[in-house]
Amino acid sequence: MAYGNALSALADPTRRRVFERLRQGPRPVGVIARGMPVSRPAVSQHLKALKDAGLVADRQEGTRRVYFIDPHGLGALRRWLDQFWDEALAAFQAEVERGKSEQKDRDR
Amino acid sequence: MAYGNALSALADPTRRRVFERLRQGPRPVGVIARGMPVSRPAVSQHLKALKDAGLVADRQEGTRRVYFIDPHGLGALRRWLDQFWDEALAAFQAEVERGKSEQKDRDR
DNA sequence: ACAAATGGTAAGTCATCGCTTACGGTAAGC
DNA sequence: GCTTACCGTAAGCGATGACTTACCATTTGT
Repeated sequence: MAYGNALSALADPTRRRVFERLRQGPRPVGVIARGMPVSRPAVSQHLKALKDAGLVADRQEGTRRVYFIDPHGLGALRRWLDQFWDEALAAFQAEVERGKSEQKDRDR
Repeated sequence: MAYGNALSALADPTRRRVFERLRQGPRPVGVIARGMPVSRPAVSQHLKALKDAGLVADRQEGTRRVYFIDPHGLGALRRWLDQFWDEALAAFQAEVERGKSEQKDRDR
């Protein structure tokens, strides 16, 4: 249930914004925090949560710490979602058909 | 940002369990609640949250209310994730290459 | 008409979580 | 070596959220 951690990590809007910031490439903490509505320590805490969920990884670079997206967490989430998707779509189609036949029943 | 609602809705483990229960097909509230570690009103509240996120829909059937998975919410989430995935993977590969060249630097 | 079944909603409680300020620790520059 | 830059962590606070019990509305069956 690795996807569970990823889901709860991405649930928070600010944390998601931190995560989406890394889409443009690796960034040190200070740069990520700049332009954010919260303080730098808050961003650090978000990055820790994202890292625990396997969504980001980091490397040391002198005095700064560069974060980047780790596909492991996203991959687990994607697999779960894809697996879900087919069943969900089929079940929904069946539900739509059920609705149509009920409509016909009213016409009789 | 419809995917945001879906993410926060699926973040809670109990709510996710409710959602995954509907994978096997449409179910009335009472049936969903049976075997759950929480009370029936709690399940009702979870279903409301899932509905607001576009993840489930419901139909009236006599005195009971049958819930089933609505692909709208999952679809939005999937699109966002797929879009993210390609960029993330490419960026990570670049990061791996960067690490390798650094390893070479140490060999020199 | 009345009783039973089903489930949505209100109010209140308790834990969790996101944020801030304050502090400590490490690496680079003079 | 001393200062400066950068960042993680601790402590404390306020808000959000998940749960329970109690209650009410609607539909079915007798």
